[in-house]
Amino acid sequence: MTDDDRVFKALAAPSRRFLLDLLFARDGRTQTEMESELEMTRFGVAKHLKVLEEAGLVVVRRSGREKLHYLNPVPIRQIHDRWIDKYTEKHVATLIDLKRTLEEES
Amino acid sequence: MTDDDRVFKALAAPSRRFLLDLLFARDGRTQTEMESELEMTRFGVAKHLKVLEEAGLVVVRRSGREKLHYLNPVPIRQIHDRWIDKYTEKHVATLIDLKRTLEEES
DNA sequence: TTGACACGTGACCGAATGGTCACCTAACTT
DNA sequence: AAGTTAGGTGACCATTCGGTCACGTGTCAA
Repeated sequence: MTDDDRVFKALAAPSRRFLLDLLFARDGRTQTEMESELEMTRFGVAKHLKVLEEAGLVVVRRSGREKLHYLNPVPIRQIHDRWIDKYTEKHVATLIDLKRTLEEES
Repeated sequence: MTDDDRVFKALAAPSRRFLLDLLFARDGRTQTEMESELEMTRFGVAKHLKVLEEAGLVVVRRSGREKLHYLNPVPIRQIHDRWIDKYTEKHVATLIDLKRTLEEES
């Protein structure tokens, strides 16, 4: 399994994306803290966090018996750079801002 | 199935990422043209292109009996924006440039 | 109009995936 | 020391997924 395969496979599950959302909102959470946010047993959460960690999307820091989780934005940015070049980036960013503005007005 | 689920599922398969790579290198290809680049029957390629199209990652234009495929960068950018805020973006971009520079020197 | 060509559909199969559970280790608390 | 808390492991099962195949539709060229 290649590195990028691990990243994309990790992102393929809604539960794992939700975990990333949680960490994006606030970093440094423990597994137990995140368990309460998912409708799933702790085993499921543990499994998902392991997949995210092995993909490098989440990095961990041990503190006693706790394991603190942090979001790593680097792989996400690399996905972006794979299919969006510098030139296109400007146009797309503008387009999305415009779309957001229109949606807010309606 | 939600929109974003379709996008991430579409990106989860290596064959489909390869198809996006082909379209990133050069847009407007037909299905038949791309078949020769994959070690797979045309049915597989057709199926993958359909998944990419339904995810909005690829948009098509019909021309007679041919179907021309174009890469749509918008969903990719939205992935980026979901987990990378404006502030972090600068740091990450710098970090990746630095990493690339170091790898080129070695 | 006949045949070749580009593409679509639905069924099918082996492999991988999401989630659960029984059981386990390590660290903190009192 | 004993109980509690945070987390890890390997087996298991239902479902999904990647890829193939037989067959069908519409378009172009001679």
